[in-house]
Amino acid sequence: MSIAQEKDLRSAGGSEAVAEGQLALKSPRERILIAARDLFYRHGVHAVGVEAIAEAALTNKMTLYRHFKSKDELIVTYVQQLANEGDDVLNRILAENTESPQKQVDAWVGFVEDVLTNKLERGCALANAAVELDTGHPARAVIEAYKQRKYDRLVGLFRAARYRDPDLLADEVFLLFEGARISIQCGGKGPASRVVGMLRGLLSSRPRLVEA
Amino acid sequence: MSIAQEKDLRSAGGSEAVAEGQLALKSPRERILIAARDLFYRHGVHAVGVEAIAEAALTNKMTLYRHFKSKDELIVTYVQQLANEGDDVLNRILAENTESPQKQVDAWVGFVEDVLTNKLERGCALANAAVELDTGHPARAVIEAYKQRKYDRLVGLFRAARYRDPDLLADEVFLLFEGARISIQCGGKGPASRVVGMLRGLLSSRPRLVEA
DNA sequence: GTTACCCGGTACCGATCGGTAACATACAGC
DNA sequence: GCTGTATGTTACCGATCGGTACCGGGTAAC
Repeated sequence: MSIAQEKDLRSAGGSEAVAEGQLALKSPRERILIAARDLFYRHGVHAVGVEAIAEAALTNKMTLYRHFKSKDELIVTYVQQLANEGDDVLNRILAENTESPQKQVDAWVGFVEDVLTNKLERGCALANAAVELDTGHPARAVIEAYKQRKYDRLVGLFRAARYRDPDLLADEVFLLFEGARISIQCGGKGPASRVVGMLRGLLSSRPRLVEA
Repeated sequence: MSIAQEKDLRSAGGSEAVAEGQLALKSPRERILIAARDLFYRHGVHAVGVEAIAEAALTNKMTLYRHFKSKDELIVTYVQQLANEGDDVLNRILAENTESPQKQVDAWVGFVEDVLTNKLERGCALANAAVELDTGHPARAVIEAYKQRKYDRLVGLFRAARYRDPDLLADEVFLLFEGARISIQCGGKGPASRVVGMLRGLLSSRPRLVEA
């Protein structure tokens, strides 16, 4: 119930946040964002203090406040970074499978499988942050915009793959994915572990506008 | 970003946690649990201090600590209470629709609809708590047991309704429901608002062992 | 060399955190 | 009456919270 033991990355043992090698040669700002990302995700934005972040980043609180004018701004940057990387992942999946939209769909399902079988998975970091943040927090707008964007891109992908009712299909796929991620940390590993098979069955049995 | 304004239930305006009438004539322990439930759900277990809970319960910190030996124990009781009520709701739905398992299924979907259209919905309180709590927290075991129980009972319900592959169906329904609840607070209201229709379609089109 | 800038270290601020000691009050049972 | 129990009130504890002032050292530009 305390994270005091892992404040120092140089401490022995395998429980430190991120390998020290990842932090070397990087700017303080980058180190802070790496540390914040790890600690925020593992313990939640409210359970982690700025001092713990600074020490995990091998720096101190003053340097942190030179780059972020408040903890809330650091949270917004953390969330913004996650959203950007989420967009980038989808961009890469689409760019690497330009042969056909179906290939893109398959590649995306493979990505979903990777995410859900990751042993460190503790749910969607953005959804977790949204749970902890009050409705008025500026980071909420970033999260909501990202989720909306993700849903819209799923619809577009399914439309390109010529599925009938692409938005209904996107609804299902989107909710199944989100449900699986939140269920993982609620112990309901059973349902979540079978979601990839469900997605594949769903996507292969759905009617298309044209058949192969 | 502060909840200081609503510490006092007697303050004017409509933003107070629970109506004062609900608290009158109840024991301090009950009032504390009512207040904790409201504040924990609205702001998260880490964002609410024990003093705020005590004041919202029209009592004080000492009385709180006479009934709960720590904040963590209060959190466990809060979670336990939610789990018990979740069980009771399902019990009631089943007991009120003994004519046929299909009636029970329909009634459960109606309940899901009520939950998802509640304007105050901020996701599943148990899932939200799990997001905020570290893996070792005693409340986690309560949450995980409840979610497992809920899934198992869904399987049993679908089996009684003579669906083919009741556990696969329960997987889908469970994850869709969980996904919808978490998506509501991420702004993805679109997918969540259509999940009830999806559930009804899913449950009516699934193959049965016997047809009517 | 000097200037300017970035960073690390320390000490500190007021506020709040979870939790407790001590005392006063009210009310039950008998 | 008295006594015991439950509650309310106040003040307080050490620790930590988010955030800042100040100083000193390293380093690159010129």
